[in-house]
Amino acid sequence: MLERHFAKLRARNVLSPDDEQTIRTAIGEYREHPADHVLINPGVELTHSTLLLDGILCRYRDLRNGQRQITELHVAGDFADLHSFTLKHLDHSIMSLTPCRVATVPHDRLTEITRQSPHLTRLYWFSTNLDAAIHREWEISLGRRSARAKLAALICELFVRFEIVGLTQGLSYELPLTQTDLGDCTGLTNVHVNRTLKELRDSEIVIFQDGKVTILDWAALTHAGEFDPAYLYLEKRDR
Amino acid sequence: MLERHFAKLRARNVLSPDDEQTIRTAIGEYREHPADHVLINPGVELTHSTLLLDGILCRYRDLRNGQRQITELHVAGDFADLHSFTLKHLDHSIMSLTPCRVATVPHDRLTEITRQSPHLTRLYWFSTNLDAAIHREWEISLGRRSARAKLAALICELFVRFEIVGLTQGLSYELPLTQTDLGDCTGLTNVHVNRTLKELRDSEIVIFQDGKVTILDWAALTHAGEFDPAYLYLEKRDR
DNA sequence: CGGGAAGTTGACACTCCTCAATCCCAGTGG
DNA sequence: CCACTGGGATTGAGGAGTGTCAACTTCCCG
Repeated sequence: MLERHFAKLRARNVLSPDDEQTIRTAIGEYREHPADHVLINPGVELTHSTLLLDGILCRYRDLRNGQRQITELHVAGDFADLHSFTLKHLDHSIMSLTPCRVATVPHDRLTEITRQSPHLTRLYWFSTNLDAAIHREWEISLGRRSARAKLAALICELFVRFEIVGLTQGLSYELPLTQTDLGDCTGLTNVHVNRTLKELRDSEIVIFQDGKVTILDWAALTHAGEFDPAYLYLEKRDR
Repeated sequence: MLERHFAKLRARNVLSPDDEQTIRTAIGEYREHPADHVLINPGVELTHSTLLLDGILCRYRDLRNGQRQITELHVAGDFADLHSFTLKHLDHSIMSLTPCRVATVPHDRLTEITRQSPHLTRLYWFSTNLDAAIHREWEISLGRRSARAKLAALICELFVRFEIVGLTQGLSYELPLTQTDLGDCTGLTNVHVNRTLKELRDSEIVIFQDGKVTILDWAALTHAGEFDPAYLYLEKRDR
């Protein structure tokens, strides 16, 4: 069950059997959620964090005029709200975009980890810093990139993140999101996402269809999105 | 020297005299930098973090076409790159926008803190999570807000952050940035920043002039920027 | 006195949004 | 078996917001 989480950690950190065991015992319970289900609301006091085992979650906020901005997507193996451990409540919502399986981790046990395991503490600290790095990359997309580059960059990022946890098949992966979801990630309207995806498809760079991404030309895609995976910190080392 | 840093921490955490003493002894050396000086380049291995004592720093990245996106501004009392402790190198640059005084904190001593002081560890972990919350808020601005709302939100955020460390005078504060800098924060051009600031000035909401912000109508400003300080986590509690 | 950086303003272009119609397809119920 | 429904995708036409380019001003500083 936790294999994808371990895979994610191992891609960046040295993970000892002891660490793994500590993580296993930190798990509270397992839960399932349907698609489009709000797991966490802003401002609500939280006593556990949520580890995503399968499916796609997102962090988002709704605006006054009804618009929505997704600030991060979560794939299997990610903690969706490890930051709630120190924040105690969130400034955004978390919802499922597909059916999801999750595990909960009580904050008490995380506190225990900060007392007993400095190494694992730094490793989870790193993990929240990685979320921040993803936020920064999205700021760059949102602030300065064209619609085409925004979508290309997003598709590249997700390819790499899915690959780490073994969820790619060759140059393609399942991405059962709507075009509106993609627009909420990139600050675009669903209409413009549609046009831009068509353009990427017509240029034979990438196809997004039937909830599946198929990359036809990785070099062209990374170039279009000005994608450099450095911000994903894919170096396995002691943290 | 560290008073502003302590003020920032105390606004959100319970800080014991012991904690303060530990922080004091963690400081390496003090340095000064002129304006427009790059302190940290992406990819360079880092062995210490930088605590800003005075001035304004920013995290930013340059794009292929020469554009720049600033992903966060740092005010006195902030760690500019506490995240480099677990990341080891950064995915972005850090530069001074004004002359700055900083203190360095060797990563060795932070490692020591994770071994000896679980409480202080959580507190600094919180601090990087706060940076991430600011990143999220900027994503929302960059993705979904109008030029007017973006600038209003930024001005609100900085007012609150400066106030915490005692750098406001009534409803105004020093902000010696150029309109191009503000554009790099908000994803706008300097020309459009200029027009939008004029509009905010003409509506008698806020004046940005001669490196100084003067808020004329706080209610109108927060409304224009859809500003809710929840993401700044201004509750003093045990973390 | 000259030069450069920052601010200001105008004219025009372009990206992306808005609104609206149509299509497609899976699920549902008669 | 098939009409009906609803969500998502697609396409077109026109408009709004922001960018681009360029000129000019102001001010500081050497």
